Amino acid sequence: MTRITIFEDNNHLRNTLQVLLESADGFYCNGAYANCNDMLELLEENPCDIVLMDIEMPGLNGIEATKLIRQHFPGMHVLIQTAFFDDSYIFNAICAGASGYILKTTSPSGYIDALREVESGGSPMTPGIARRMLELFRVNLQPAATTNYQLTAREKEILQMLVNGKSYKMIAAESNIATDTVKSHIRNIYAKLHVNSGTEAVSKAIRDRIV
Amino acid sequence: MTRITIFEDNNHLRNTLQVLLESADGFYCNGAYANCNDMLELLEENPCDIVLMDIEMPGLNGIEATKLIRQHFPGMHVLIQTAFFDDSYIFNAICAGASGYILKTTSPSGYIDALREVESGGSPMTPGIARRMLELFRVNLQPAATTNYQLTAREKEILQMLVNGKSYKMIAAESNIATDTVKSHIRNIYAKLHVNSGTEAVSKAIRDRIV
DNA sequence: TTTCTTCTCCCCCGTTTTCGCTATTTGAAT
DNA sequence: ATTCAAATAGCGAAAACGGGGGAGAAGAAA
Repeated sequence: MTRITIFEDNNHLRNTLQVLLESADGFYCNGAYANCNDMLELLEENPCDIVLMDIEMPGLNGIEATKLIRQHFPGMHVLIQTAFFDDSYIFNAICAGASGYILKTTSPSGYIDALREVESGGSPMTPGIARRMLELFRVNLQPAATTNYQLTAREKEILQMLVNGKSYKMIAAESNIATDTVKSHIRNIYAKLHVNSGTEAVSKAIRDRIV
Repeated sequence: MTRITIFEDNNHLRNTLQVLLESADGFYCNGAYANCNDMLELLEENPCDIVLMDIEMPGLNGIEATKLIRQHFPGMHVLIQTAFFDDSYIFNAICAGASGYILKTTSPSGYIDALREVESGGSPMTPGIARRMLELFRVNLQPAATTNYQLTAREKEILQMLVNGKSYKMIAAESNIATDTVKSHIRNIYAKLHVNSGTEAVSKAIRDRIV
């Protein structure tokens, strides 16, 4: 039997889920709580295999709770369920160590399927969530390369030093050129990047992965 | 009717999929090819809504093909199907712009479900693949987050604006405070971040994901 | 009540940066 | 041989920034 513990503040949904689990083959609900206040103690005394976790809850939210669970019980899986479709939720839930992410609009049989998938080492995910995750993945990891600012090697060097927080003087010293030359280069860099301050240039350089 | 084009080098599977699509409500297979050699021309003459793409193929592989499709036909979706469970495949397929990723062990009805999900804007994914993707996400994106600079909410706001390239004056105007106040905040931010210039602060803020 | 933090604002002063414009040298390409 | 891009360097003025100090109001915490 796979032991499931529920954390969900909506009484009706929590009860529904509990009943659903009792009626499902191979699952057993060994706890259903409205908040995560004594979560670690509860799970310590009464461990489970999968935690079904809501995100929006009074007190400790589901994402922080997930982090704690993963820290204290590395073998325990957390299946996130939420009503909302929010990128920062998705992002943070993933980083917190969730094993799956489903919407509350999922059907009862969908819940059971999802739990079975988690049990067998998969990560069930509502396809709409999966789409958002793919986009997040692309946005955050893609080597960019689309934008080409035509910076020369020297300009990239100097931009790099600017990103590292060096002043004109320091750049000049390290590169063995006059500060006025650094000034010239930086002027050209700004023009190519279409910015007009060091902070903007640094921001763009990092975001567009020029450095 | 949703138009599907298949690229799959295994003759048996390709024919099976074609038959499956013909028998499914709402789908129509308008092409099934064993390789991607003349892919762009074929899709140009005979466009479709979703491409069902194998990864392992002689000649142009499915990932490179996906990139090309996304470049030339941005509205076209690509659903990847593969026999293998390889991290670099998953990673590259996502970056190439795939709209979903399923294993060939998927059942016929699973294929149809997946295509419907793609059509309605989701990204179907075999749960095992999703698990690998979550791990890739965590490994690649989770930076540290250990560092806590104890910035107040106001300070984070102002740091955010600094990162966006705003000058003291602009920040003051947008926040309805005096520029001297902005200066005070920034002074405090610099102290907490242990930096002493805007460029350094921006660099640190982005790298440590404060913003 | 007192203390502490946060947010707000002000002063002074020196440094740094940004933006004009100009100009020489060098090496590569035509 | 000429043209061109890139790197180098300079000057001057206006604007922005950084560091030092102090200080009041609001609100939370002790």
